[in-house]
Amino acid sequence: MKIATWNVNSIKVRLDHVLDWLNRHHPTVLCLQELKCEATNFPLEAIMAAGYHALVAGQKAYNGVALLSQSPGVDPVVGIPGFEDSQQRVIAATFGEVRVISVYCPNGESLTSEKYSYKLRWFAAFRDYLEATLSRYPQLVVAGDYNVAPEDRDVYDPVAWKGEVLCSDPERQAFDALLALGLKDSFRLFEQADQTYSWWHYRVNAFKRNMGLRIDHILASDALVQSCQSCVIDKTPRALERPSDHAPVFAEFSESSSPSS
DNA sequence: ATGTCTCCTAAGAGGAGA
Repeated sequence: MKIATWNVNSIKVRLDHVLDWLNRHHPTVLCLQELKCEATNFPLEAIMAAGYHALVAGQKAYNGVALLSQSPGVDPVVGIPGFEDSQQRVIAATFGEVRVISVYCPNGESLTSEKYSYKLRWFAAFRDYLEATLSRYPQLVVAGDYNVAPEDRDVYDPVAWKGEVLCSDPERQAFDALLALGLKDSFRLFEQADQTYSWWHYRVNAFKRNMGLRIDHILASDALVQSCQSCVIDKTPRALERPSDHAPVFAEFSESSSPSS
């Protein structure tokens, strides 16, 4: 089972990149973020023609998440139940034995912004949602754009970024609080090259200079960790014409060792 | 290095968001 995540920064603009990537890598589930379109405008026919089902939570212009999958998802849930939010950031469904959540965490803008306090409130609600989800679905994967670089080694210039949004202590603590529920950052289960990032600013030639941050993550519950075979960031699509500012991340899980039933 | 990309409104460029 291969589970991937990709912030596409507009599914309309990035459709060809996504179709090409599906065709190349055949993920079991691809979690998308920043669709930037309403569900009715989602390019469902093209996705289905590529052999994928889609569950979509969209809105006009901003945010928006989806789950693309080879088999239809079961028991979909949109948003964080009990947390009023007009922004479409979360969608969950079950694939086989595994619950998968596609998530687009708030950016926060800056430490003094109202968006930053919203980000921290949102993370607290998301933590509670994951706690409840884990008790019902021990085999859980939470994949998406977290807008948090968890450690200094996830930042190209940690001195310059110290305390800045995406790297501040409260954000890192909010991220660590998710891990404390019994989730692991699958990327760190394996040896990785230094200075591997998932996001590079569009400006200043940041990608070519590898001025990046690792803010896109695939968290796996403790019940799934032993079956995780790999976690890789694919920088290839970031080098294409008209790229998203994010690269896809994907993790592979073996099917065998599920202790269910 | 107020730089880049994508969306919106609204009929031009400018603002929001990232």
